[in-house]
Amino acid sequence: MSEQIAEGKIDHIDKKILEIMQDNAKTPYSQIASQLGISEATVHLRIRKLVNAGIIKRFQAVVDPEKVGKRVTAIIAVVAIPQKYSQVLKQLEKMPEVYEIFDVTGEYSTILKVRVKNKEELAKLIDEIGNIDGVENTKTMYVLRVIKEDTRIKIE
Amino acid sequence: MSEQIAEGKIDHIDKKILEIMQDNAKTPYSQIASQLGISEATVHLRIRKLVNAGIIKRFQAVVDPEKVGKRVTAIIAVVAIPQKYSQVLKQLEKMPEVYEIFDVTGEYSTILKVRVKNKEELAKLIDEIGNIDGVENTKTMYVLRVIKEDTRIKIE
DNA sequence: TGTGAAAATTTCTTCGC
DNA sequence: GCGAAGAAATTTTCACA
Repeated sequence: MSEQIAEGKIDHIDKKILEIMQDNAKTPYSQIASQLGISEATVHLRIRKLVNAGIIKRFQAVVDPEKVGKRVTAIIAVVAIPQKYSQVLKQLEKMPEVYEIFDVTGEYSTILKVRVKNKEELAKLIDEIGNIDGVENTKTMYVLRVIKEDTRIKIE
Repeated sequence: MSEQIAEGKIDHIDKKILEIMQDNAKTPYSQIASQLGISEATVHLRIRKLVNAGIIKRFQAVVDPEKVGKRVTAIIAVVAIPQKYSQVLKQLEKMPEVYEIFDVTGEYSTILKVRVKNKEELAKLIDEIGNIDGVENTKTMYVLRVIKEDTRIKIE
């Protein structure tokens, strides 16, 4: 049995591999190998380790939301009654329109990122969230323009 | 008539392929083919079309931010002076710690998602953003817990 | 436009260092 | 833990329905 990679125990080579694979997960191992001056087998081994260690969570085709009909994005700040907070989170988590849920400090309990087809669906969703038992109030920030949205983690 | 896929012109097969490839971009075409009752060549053709149409933006290894040392996430709401707003956006866009920038309606001009190593770096970043010429004030919501963070678009 | 099978590449495994 | 070379599998191409 080979050892798992401990927290933060990734070296310079691993970092380069992560950078390349975040940009294009279909980059041939041969290309990575020659670029980094190592063998293909090593590339394969390293990538397998990164996956096993959970550093690479999965390989994903990144889809353009607008091109598949999700034309509206919004950020919704939610205030919940503390006693019912965990129930509220469970309800929110189940909603397919809710893509991100963050428990935050400050005047709001939670910040959500939601995606829907159009304004009508957003209105419906805001209603739905407002009607969850335990939700005190919500504040919707409609996204007019996406200036930047990058899911690739910068590796230092 | 052979043509590119027009906006929203994707059929049931394409949708299934998108779902599968968002979950695991390394799924063998042979498996997709047998699952959908089509040939491998057709799977390949469809995927190429989806990429060419920009519906699939890229194939990406999804990295766990915490496992590579990005232990702190925060949502920052920014109010900017209207006259200097576009300059402010340009400055924000250049910052590597800033992963998402949304132009929004409401009392704030912009909502940011940022990722850094620790609280000290967050404090430094908030200072930096506050000092951008044109930024009136900022409000930071420190993320205590990530309840959900899914980048896979639901295909209806 | 979709198919089936061959051709070209890529990925994976084994073995020796 | 790494590299080289062969084995296995996948992706790509092509002629044809």
